[in-house]
Amino acid sequence: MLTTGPRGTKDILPDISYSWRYIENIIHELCQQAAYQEIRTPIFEHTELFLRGIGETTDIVEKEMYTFTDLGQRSLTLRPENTAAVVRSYLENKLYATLNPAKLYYIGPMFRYDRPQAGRYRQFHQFGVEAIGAKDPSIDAEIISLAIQFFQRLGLNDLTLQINSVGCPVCRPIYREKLQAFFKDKLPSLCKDCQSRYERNPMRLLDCKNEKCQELSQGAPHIIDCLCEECNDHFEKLQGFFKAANIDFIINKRLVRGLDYYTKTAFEIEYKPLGAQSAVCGGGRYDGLIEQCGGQATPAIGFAIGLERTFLALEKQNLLPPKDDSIKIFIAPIGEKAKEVAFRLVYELRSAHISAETDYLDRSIKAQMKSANRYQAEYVAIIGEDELLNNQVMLKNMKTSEQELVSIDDLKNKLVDKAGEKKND
RNA sequence: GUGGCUAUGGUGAAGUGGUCAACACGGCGGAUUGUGGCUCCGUUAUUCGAGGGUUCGAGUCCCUCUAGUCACCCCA
Repeated sequence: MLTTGPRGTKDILPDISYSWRYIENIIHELCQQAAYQEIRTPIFEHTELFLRGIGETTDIVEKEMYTFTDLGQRSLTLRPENTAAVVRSYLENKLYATLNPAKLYYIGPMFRYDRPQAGRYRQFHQFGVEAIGAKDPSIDAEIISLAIQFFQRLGLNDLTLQINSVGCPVCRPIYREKLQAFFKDKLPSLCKDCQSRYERNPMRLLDCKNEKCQELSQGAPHIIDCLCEECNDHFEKLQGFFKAANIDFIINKRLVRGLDYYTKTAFEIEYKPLGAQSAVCGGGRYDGLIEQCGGQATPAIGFAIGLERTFLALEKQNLLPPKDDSIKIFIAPIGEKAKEVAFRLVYELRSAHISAETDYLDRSIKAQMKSANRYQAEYVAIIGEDELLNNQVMLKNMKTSEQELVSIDDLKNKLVDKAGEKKND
């Protein structure tokens, strides 16, 4: 127990943490270029926020939240997603006063009590983007294109963009009734899950993977054919933007989202080779959420990308950049006295922003050379008795094996010069 | 939450109930005096996910638990 992390969590070890930085850098750069600003909210919030924001009957809220009571008897919850929290912050800090639309993004851990499986963890990371304050389909198009550009920059191909519209408070209730009417007499033949969906969220009946249900749902009305004029117009215009920019998409009439707050545009980006957990990005418009959270009615849209899943896809396609830990110089002291000099040198070199490492295990010179090699050090500076006496080091170029005696005081400059010489070549 | 499969050292793994738990990689040490990458040599699991049981004897059979994995579900 003491030596095992909690179920569904994963350590990000040194052999992979550099790739996280790689992805994070791409995110920051992309968002900056698209005029999105980073927001960092707490990883826990009042439970109430998620109950109201995500929807009390959603799976996430019903059985996947890490909820606890703090010492002040507050019910808090580790965020299972971040849209509700961003909206909360938007309202609390009155961001509408300075940013309009507020274009925000975040990267961070989310928590859901789910059965772990490939691409599904209890603590996982999302990169998400939210644009609050604009209702025009052009911002829908921008948001979605941003997700696509993110994957493009990583070099990922074979992704499919699926879009749909889930309607609004005007057209959805009407559609819902139609749908229930359609399934009414089929109800006893549906699977158990679908029977409960019938009342709670009939739209989900359409994306059940059960064969029988699929069969029975043939011919069911699709929301997309029942949209009100406004929603229909929105959806048409969105497609127009994609066509104008040559962005491929598929209309998936059965696509619905699992969180209650979605309206109009819903979309998903899928990377099929991932298996059961193939959705790498999901998002949509949530025009009702801000009001639901106590603000003025404000339109908004956003998405979240699962970073662990993105990693799986990158690994599958061999797109992770090679790791580079190489250091400039390894200082190899021989003997106690030399260790002090080595320490001083390492300290000074690092102060000059030169990467330097030394030995801490009193290893033989031979072993130190080996370890310098493993660090892919460009140089090794050996400090033995003779060098010590003359205030010098034996500087060895690990590539050419050339050696020369260099005064300790000149070492720093020497390394800088050498870097310069290289550039001139 | 449900079902299937799996579980041996730092890693990849062999091991059909019975001598010291193969082998490979990695790590460490060495191949004469203070020098790496190649090669060679030595060394590296009182122990087989945890706990019970069957047996004269279990890594090998049974049960429980835990974890991983795949599918359902859900979603990113």
